[in-house]
Amino acid sequence: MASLADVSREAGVSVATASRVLNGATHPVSADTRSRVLAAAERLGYSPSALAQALVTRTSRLIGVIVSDIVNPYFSVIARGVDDMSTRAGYVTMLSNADRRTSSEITRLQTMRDYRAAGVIFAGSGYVDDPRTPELAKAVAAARERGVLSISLTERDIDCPVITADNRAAAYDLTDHLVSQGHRRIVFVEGPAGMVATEQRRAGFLDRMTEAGLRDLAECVEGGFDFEAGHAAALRVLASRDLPDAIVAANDEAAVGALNALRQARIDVPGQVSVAGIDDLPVARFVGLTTVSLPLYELGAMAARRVIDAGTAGPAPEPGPPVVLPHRLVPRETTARRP
Amino acid sequence: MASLADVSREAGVSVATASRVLNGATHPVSADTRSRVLAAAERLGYSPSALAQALVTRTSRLIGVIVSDIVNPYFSVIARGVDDMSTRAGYVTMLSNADRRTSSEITRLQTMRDYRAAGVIFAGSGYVDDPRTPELAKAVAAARERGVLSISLTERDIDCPVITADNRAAAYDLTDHLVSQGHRRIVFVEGPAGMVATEQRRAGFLDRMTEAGLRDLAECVEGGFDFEAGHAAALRVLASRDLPDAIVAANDEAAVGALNALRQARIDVPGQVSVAGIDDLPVARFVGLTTVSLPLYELGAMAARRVIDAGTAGPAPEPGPPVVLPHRLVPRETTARRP
DNA sequence: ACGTGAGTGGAAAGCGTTTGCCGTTTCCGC
DNA sequence: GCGGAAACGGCAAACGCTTTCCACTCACGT
Repeated sequence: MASLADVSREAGVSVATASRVLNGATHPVSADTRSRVLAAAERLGYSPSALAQALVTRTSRLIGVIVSDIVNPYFSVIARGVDDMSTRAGYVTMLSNADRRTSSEITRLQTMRDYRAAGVIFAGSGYVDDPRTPELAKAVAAARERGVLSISLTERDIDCPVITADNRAAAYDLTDHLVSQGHRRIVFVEGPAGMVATEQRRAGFLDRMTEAGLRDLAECVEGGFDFEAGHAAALRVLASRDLPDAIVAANDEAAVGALNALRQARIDVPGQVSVAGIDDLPVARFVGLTTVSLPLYELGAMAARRVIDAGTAGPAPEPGPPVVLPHRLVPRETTARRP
Repeated sequence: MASLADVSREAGVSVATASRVLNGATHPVSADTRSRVLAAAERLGYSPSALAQALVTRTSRLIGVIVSDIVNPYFSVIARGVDDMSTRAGYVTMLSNADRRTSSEITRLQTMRDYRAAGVIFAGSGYVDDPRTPELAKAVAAARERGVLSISLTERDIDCPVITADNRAAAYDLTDHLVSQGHRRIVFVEGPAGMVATEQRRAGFLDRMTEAGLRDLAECVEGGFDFEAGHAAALRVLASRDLPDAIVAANDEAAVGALNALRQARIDVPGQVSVAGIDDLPVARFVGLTTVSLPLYELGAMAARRVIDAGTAGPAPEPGPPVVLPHRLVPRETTARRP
């Protein structure tokens, strides 16, 4: 557990000098001294205390990411993006699950702030008219004062950079695909009530349907972002009337749930009904689900990159318009041209 | 960004006193002083620098978890267990992906050690005869010297507490289920070559088959832990000879892959062939896969708990035998009695 | 000879805590 | 009333680093 003092003693120099050679300061150091210090550090197996460094420099190489639930692949892909970028730059990732509770997001942010994280990335979508958002916004501002840069991966009423995907456009493009395949009666399985992402995706669906003059044939049913919700929604669709041409779920997991319900009911997909989702999670590939690929990994990576850059390049021009990363339609086997 | 000094000034006491009231030290403080400090802290919105605290106490409230890939549900469930427990105790989780590279595990451990993490949890299984394991062991020892407690979730040649599940028994029990359903010709789709978990699961399978006098009908085929591997393996099984009674995959993901291949080939599961996996990941429930539920969440939670307890209860009796958490057979719809 | 300045190295001031060690009081028991 | 122990509060020393400021040594030009 050699400290810098140990190294400097071993090398016969002051801690100042040791520090300078060990972290490439601008201050000149003779080649001889330098190598003596390096040798001493090597001999002692020295590695600096990140804590002490962080304390004195008032910023750490810690990057926090606050997700709703890391078990949800949507978030784990984002987290992976963050971690890959962090690791590459010598940072380490702090992870926290907030279970979609804004209050938890606040607490976690504060904890990370107390560790002087260089940045905190908010991966979860917020709620529409969430009464707690102002509180979060205040916490974000307070954190910024301590030097932690917050970044949101969805648009929220927080004053911080946004790096995001276009949910509305994703749903729009997906719907467009279905429409262009000749489908007319399409039901949309909504996401969890009140979430911003839910609204956006629904809007994209409705917009395209309206443009296609199919507004009357468009139907939105209650759903959720999980398997069960999609399953239940499909069951309800099955029970209520004759089959629609297609079912668009608010995300892949719900789509897979719907798919299962349909297949259990011996409905041929895509023969009788087409099914599609949004996100392009790993599971979508497994089941051949048509979906829209969202740049989840890239979102995480880019957010981390931004935090890192802000650290090295000084307090950058913070605000700036939201960065929107491109999505991409991925047609697979659960959709087909309408007979 | 009020510091303790600010609080003490505001309250008209020394930082020592302020510190004492703010962290319930044993040192007595008058009620009056106490409330003055508390009020000052409140007024200033004080919150301690976790860094400074960690620096002086030589231990942080940071718990690291090193996984192979957080996108893999096996690991994200473990991470979730860790984080839930950590959060509850006021700790924060550091996450790192090592992609099964022992060298990465070493680097990540060192980084976490430099932050004086209270503990680091190794979630990934090691390789048989991995030449780098001794290096890892050394790093673990070095970390322990700095006060960081390592815990492994699989048996490895590292000197640290082990909290694990019994892979061999899990495979054994699963095979037993199949055997008791009358299946005789069973093929086992192995995990990635060289991994300890792979060996253990294969052994469990083989043990039960041997006991049942079915050793000759048992067949192990190359596979992997992912969808594609299971898919490919099933294809090979399909091509080579007449159908086996059942296919046991080394894990759920591979099982789902196999399942897909079978269904695409119009093989009825479980009518003609039974299929089962190990892990009980969320996806298993989706597809109704018979599997063995491993206490992944609990493993993570218990490991975190142990780290936390070690912190409060002093350097506990480290060694102790491996703790083995129970698994549970979960029969679902992909297995059935042999016709 | 003598200022000048680049090249080098060190002393020391923090960063924000915790805590051991000491003074004061204050309070009891006798 | 007196001795001694609590009770209470402060000083200051760490913890391990970064960085400012200063001092010194040489070449160098004049």
